[in-house]
Amino acid sequence: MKLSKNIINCKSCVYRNLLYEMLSSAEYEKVNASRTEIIFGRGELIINEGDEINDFLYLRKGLVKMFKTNSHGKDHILSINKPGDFINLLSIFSKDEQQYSVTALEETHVCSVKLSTIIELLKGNSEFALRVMNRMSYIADEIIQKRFEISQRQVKGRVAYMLRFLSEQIYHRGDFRMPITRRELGELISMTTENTIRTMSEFRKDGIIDMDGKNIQIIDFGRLRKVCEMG
Amino acid sequence: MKLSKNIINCKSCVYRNLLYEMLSSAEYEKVNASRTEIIFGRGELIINEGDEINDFLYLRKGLVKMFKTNSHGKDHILSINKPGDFINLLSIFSKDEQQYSVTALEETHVCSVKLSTIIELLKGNSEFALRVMNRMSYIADEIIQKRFEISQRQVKGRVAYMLRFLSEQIYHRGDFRMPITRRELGELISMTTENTIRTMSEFRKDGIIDMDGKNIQIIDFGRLRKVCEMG
DNA sequence: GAATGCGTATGACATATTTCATAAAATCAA
DNA sequence: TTGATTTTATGAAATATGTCATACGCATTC
Repeated sequence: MKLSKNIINCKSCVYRNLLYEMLSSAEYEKVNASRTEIIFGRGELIINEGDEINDFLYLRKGLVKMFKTNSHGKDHILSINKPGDFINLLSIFSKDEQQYSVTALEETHVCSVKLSTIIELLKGNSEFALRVMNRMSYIADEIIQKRFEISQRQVKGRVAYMLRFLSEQIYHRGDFRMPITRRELGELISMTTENTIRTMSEFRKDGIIDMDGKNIQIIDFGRLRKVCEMG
Repeated sequence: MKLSKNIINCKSCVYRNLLYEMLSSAEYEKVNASRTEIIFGRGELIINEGDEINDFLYLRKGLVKMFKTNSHGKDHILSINKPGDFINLLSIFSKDEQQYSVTALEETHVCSVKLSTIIELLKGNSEFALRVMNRMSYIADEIIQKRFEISQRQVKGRVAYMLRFLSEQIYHRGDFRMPITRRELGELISMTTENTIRTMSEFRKDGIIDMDGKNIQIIDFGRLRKVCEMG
């Protein structure tokens, strides 16, 4: 973890329109002044469940997993997050402590703005407040919707669903490098590592995907979709 | 469904502190003027997924289930909600249509305030906006946390978890009348009706609970807790 | 280079869960 | 009240999933 040497001004940030587009120049300056950009290497812990919440965080670059560790020490991944996502927005306004842990899956740049600054802006700019609510609403819906989709499928459908998610929503292409291990994939869709591996092998034998380690290529989109829909 | 004949003023509502405590008298009046209280009988649909969102809704009395119907026509219950809960707060600020359906499990009183009134107040009162964010954050966390707890357990643990939830968080007592059928309980914890029934029969045989139809009495809290914790 | 740990892989077996069949009890509508 | 429908109930068989054992390749460390 280190501070970025190449800090971009929020005004020129591609994610500006997600949140900050309705701020005045003076307000922008407040955000910028209170902001740091931090770089995390692959595997580094960005947020630890239970940490005090002092900052508002969002992803500028990279990929992370958001997870919780249960009382038996087993991790469960709630979601994979990509640039533009706000990685602690859901907890910020009702909890003092982080409710989920977050780890970088690849080199990840996180923008951090003091929570007190954000709250000050919220109080003074209702358009900004409405935008923050919009993002909260959107994020909550996304997570709940995904858990809903996962919970009604069985293993093959779950693996197919996640492969489609990675291909269609993260990488926007049919071939990609898996950002997580098979174990983590299992933690994401609530199944064992062995079954996750087995199911992927089966997809390969059936000609639905091709694999070489972490490199995945989806060959038969139609059948992948069918397996995904059939549960 | 009918309008309440006995409308209470928000100022005297027991749930006032959840949301409205920081409104001025003039603002209160706006809420009151834009508000209707609607009574739904057991089984009546309060919100249908896909409906246009025009109102901000919350439960004053009763019990509801929030659910989604999947592409195969099977319902999945996301949560059981009780008085004081805001039953569409999560979707309100990012979607035009309801994302979930809601049905009354018993006679239920719903307060409905025009969304335009709420937004108007949000724009003029930042303390109110922060409180709404607080509630959104809290609701999202609750749902996600519960799905997390369910997903890491197997059938016995899931049933035990829900019995504890009903006993400890809804009825605050060891004996209660189940507000949902066994099929609905299954829809809530992602398992079949038969297994739900079987598991409850097993709990009875083991002396953990006693049952007579929908009447449930938890006899051995210690063992229920143990089953709940062991997955 | 050997030893270690981790991720991927696969088979065999044990267990969990669903499915299908059937039936009694409870609920609801006419 | 009757008759129809839903809910609760249980068993047996089929299927899905988890567990345990083992192996191999690869990177890291000593």
